[in-house]
Amino acid sequence: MNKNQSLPWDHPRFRSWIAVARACQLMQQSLARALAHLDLKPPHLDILVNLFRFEGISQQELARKLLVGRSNMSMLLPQMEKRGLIERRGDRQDKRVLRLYLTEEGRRITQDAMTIQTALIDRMLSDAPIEECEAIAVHMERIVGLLMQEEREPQEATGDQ
Amino acid sequence: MNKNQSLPWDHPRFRSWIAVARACQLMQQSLARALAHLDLKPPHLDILVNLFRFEGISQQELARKLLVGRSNMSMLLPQMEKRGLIERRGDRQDKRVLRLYLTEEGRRITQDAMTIQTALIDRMLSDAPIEECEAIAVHMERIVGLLMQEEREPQEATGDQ
DNA sequence: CCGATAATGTTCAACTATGAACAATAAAGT
DNA sequence: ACTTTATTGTTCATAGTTGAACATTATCGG
Repeated sequence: MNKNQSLPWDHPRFRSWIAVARACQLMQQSLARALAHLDLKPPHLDILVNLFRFEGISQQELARKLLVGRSNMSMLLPQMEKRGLIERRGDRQDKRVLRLYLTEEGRRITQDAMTIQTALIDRMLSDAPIEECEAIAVHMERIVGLLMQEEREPQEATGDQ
Repeated sequence: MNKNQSLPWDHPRFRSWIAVARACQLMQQSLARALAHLDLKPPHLDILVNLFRFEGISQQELARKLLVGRSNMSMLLPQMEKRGLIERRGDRQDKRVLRLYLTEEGRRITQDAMTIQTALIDRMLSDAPIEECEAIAVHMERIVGLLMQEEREPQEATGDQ
């Protein structure tokens, strides 16, 4: 059970993932600073980007895409609506759902923010060849797929005794 | 300033990074579930792993390694000490610092938890060849280096007007 | 030696995110 | 038609994280 001798840091995949996690954490912090002058935080940007891409989505669908609880959306979205970045219109087919749209102001700010985010990412990955980036993307998307599938099925296959 | 036509999702590095961020988020959640039966959460594990590796470190050094504020350590560490996982002894050369050590119990739990974490990482990266993992690690560690350096120097080079 | 500056750890108020409980609506089963 | 079950969004209590202010101790400059 405990392979006492082989410490994790000698394990290439472990080291690799720790580096990934640390890079993510720092990118988040750096993005937060870069976005501060727009009075946006990373969660807001995530919302805006998804609305930019998938206009008319519902709050629930948005929460699923962002991997957060829907109560989170219920907190953030009304405040972004008051700020004039987004608009929430009730679906008339299904009176439960609220469909989300960017305002013109929201679209402008989103583009500014995406420019900043893209510049940051670009700068950080500048020495990674495109094909290597794509390879990384493939691995990560596979992980996302696996974990989202496991989330639905309660069977854990790890060392869970 | 706004290259309006090229949307970010056509940008390979952007797509790549989004995938990395999502994978990280899901890994965190999955790790939290896998660790639940030890009554540990990812932040606790991060602390334990670092103490396992760097015994006798101070709270401040630990906070730096974990990329969190030291107030965070001041919240978590006393509670872990009460639980008997760690021990805090004052440095007698410098009466300000508290040096951190694992107890025997803490060491055992840490090993159990690391086994779980390693298994999860391994399973997720199972189809990534070792050399590819190492390549990823190199990129990510470079990013960490760049961002930690920028954190110290207030000069931002991005689209920050 | 002494005053200024810096570093460590703690406390506290503010903010964020979460899951459970709930009301309203829809869909399914009978 | 009607009861049951599921889904959407909201509210609320809880927990986690942060930065600022603070006390204590070190370090540096004179």
